[in-house]
Amino acid sequence: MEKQATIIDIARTLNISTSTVSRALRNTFDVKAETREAVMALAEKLNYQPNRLAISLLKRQTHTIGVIIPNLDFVLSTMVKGIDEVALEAGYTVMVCQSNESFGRELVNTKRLLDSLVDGIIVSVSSETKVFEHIKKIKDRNIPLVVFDRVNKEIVAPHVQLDNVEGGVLATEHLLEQGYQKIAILAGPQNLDISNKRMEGYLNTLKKHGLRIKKDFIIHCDFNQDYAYEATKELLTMKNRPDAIFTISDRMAIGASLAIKEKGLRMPTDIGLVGFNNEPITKLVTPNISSVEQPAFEMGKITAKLFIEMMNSKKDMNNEEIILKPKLFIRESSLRFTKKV
Amino acid sequence: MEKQATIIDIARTLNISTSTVSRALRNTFDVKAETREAVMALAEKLNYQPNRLAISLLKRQTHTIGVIIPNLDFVLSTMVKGIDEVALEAGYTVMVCQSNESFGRELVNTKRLLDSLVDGIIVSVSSETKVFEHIKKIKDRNIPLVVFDRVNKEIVAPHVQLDNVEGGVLATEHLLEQGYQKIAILAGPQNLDISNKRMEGYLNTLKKHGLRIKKDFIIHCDFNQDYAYEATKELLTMKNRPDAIFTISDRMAIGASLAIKEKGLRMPTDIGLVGFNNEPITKLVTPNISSVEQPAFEMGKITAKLFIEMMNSKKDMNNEEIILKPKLFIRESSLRFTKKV
DNA sequence: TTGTAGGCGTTATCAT
DNA sequence: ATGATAACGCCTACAA
Repeated sequence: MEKQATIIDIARTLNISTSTVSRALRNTFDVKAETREAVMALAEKLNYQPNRLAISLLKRQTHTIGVIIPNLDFVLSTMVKGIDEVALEAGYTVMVCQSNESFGRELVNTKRLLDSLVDGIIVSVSSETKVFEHIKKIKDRNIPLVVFDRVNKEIVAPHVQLDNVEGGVLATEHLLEQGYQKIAILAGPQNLDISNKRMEGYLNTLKKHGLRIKKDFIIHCDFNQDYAYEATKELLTMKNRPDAIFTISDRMAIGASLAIKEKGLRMPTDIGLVGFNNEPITKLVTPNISSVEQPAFEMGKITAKLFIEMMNSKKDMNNEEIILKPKLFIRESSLRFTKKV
Repeated sequence: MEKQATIIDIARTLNISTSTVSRALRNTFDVKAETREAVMALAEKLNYQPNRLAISLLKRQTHTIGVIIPNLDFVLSTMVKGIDEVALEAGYTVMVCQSNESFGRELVNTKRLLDSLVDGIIVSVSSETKVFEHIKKIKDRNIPLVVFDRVNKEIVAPHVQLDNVEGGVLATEHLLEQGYQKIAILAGPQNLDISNKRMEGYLNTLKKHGLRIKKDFIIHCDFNQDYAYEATKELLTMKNRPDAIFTISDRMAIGASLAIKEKGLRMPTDIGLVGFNNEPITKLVTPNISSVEQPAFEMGKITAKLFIEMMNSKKDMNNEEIILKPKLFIRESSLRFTKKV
């Protein structure tokens, strides 16, 4: 309705100076009790709300954190929820920007957030992102930065991430244990650290067991159900087809699963399948899909905590690296034998 | 690194006044070409970025839109994507707050956004929200408001929503057409407009066909897979159990589907099922679940467009009401007979 | 305990 | 074509 009341209004009405009002409002010690009460009462009555812009301009901080993420899928929106929770509690407002897995959008978003004078930025890079000049710009402006989930070692900043290698190991060891010998992997985009790490776990495990690594069994494709579907169809037409597939996301696992069923193969008998993320959907499709879980909510919270610690301590934490452990959930798609204890 | 360059820095270096710099930067007509070039060059060199806080403080607008939503599920995150797209193009930044279906959180978020001096707010209420004082506060502050998706007629503001009655009709007509006679409904929370409207469509259709409405077949429960599962189990133990279930969300449909399968009943033979939202998961479970689609992305875009129109025109649009049409996708869970043309 | 004055970065108005 | 000044709303030395 009418313009918001300001400190000046209160001062004028009470015939005192704005500084006194300001002090009273903030409960400074050096203000007479009755003055303070009068100010408080009037402030209440006028529904006074401090103008954050004015304060931000003065203090040079907005109490806003920018978050850049590639999309709002199950895992990331869970992470955002975690970030939001901690940030809110610490008095920060979160500004979420989706890049839609587009490098261009990521640039725009970075610029937007920088323009908005956020106090800091938390980022998980898009699958298209191969260069990091825009991220450097954040550092150049001396704006606190934390990288999470989709990290990249070229980025000089504290990292919070999953032990993706371990995730790859868990999945692969499990498949081997179940007697699968020819394990293919649908890895994500090549430039993505999470792809490479998960694949590293896969490769390490094969090597450890003295198994030959077949180039044909390693397929890079987007985090996308359709691509995974096509890639799997391809895999299954090979003369010497894989007897198990590890996909580094559940959406890809779904695509793979569709292709497998279409081909008339049964899981886990004819072929094993393990996904990644442990999304709810893995429990709903038939057969259920085994999947490597990452503690997304926890990861969001930890990221925000680290971020806030960095804001407060002002110390260099660029070498900080928090690594969370994944956990394998075994379901029908890969369980041939009841697990030996 | 160092402090951001300001107009004052440029002015001092060039030995001209800040007003001239300001004008040059904004391409006003009344500045000498060479002055402007000098300013531009220096601005470029210093990587000058206007301080949005200062401008916002002066102009009393932040170019930020607050969006309050109950969660980030498939439908809502798609809508947010639509809002974001249009808003970005119009020069607005979007601040998304999730209430987690909690009324308390919704209050906090509203306050946060108001404090952040957003230029306007777009809201979809939580399932707990029964009173709308906080929404009125937005109006009292004279801040443009648009309500979308989960609307409520108590809120005086332009509405963008689905024709939820029609959605209920589509689902129910289809089930009847497939020969189901005893149709139950898992409706959502009672205070939610979308629940009531979808149920209204269901009721209207039954009446239209002269069918008796059984109270026992109308179940209100949260938008939640587990509740739906329990409710369905309950329904199926009735002596005269329903032969079809219409759930007003897909997550509920999933829950129902699990209960149905557990009971050893087959879809669509023994029992029919139709969900709502047309989430990807409906195509992935077995059997596929029929579902009523709402054009979520479109709805987000339209909401943002309406919002921006309102911002620009400054006219009263409180009676504006945009209603989008749903579309039924028929799948295995309810298709007994091939559809007659 | 309170007031004065200057400043945060920018724009708009009025002079020059 | 350019400059001086006030203003947006608040805070903080410093002075009283």
